[in-house]
Amino acid sequence: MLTKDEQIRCDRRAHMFKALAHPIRIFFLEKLKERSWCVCELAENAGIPKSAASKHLSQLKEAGLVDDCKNGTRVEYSLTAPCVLDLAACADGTVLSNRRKKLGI
Amino acid sequence: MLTKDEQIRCDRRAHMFKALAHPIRIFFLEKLKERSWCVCELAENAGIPKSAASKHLSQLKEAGLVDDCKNGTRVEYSLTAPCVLDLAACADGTVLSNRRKKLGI
DNA sequence: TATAAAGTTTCAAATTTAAGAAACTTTGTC
DNA sequence: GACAAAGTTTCTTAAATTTGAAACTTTATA
Repeated sequence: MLTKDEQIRCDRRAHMFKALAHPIRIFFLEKLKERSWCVCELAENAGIPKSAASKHLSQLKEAGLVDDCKNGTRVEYSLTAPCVLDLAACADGTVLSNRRKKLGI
Repeated sequence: MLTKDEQIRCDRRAHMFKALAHPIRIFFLEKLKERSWCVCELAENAGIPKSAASKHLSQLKEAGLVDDCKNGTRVEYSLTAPCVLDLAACADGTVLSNRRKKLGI
């Protein structure tokens, strides 16, 4: 059976991955790799209302993946863990090549 | 706006992270880092019914993170992308230390 | 002060996901 | 053939997510 520590660690990691489990949030993180952006810019780039963008960003913030900084009426979001995206690229590559190998492509 | 390619890439990555976004599935992947296990062993270790374990494993398989191999009445699952878990550990560490820094712990 | 811009929060509706139980397959053994 | 073990699938219910619209804050400016 799982120990208490194992359970806590699995919960924490699953929680982090849940924050990453949405295309819009992946897109935001990739944009934030370039530089900081405010909510309205990200919303426009993604083609979604700013209320939705705000909610996605607050999920990323809650997970510790981004940080925010007020600047006038704007709120600038920035990446706190760039390695997470390198992870995404690497994992994506590995998984993709596995699937291709399997499908014989 | 997002290009079609960006959209596809974001969808694919989000899909992979969705497969990782459950504590049981993280636990299974960590167990599979040791060696292959069959469904009933994983189910028992996690303390869940085998039908649930089977469903979680098929999600991991569909995402290309594990592979299966029939052996008598058993189905052995194995890890296809061990790097995903190393990266999980790394990201987890980074995010954790960010949050600690922020909370001043 | 009045107005506009940027963000957040709230609300209800729609969609997705997870869970357990039961039925069903397949494989191996008596 | 009968039976048991291991897995998968199906079904229903419960819970969590996502969505857009609208209301509401806060800050800057005419």
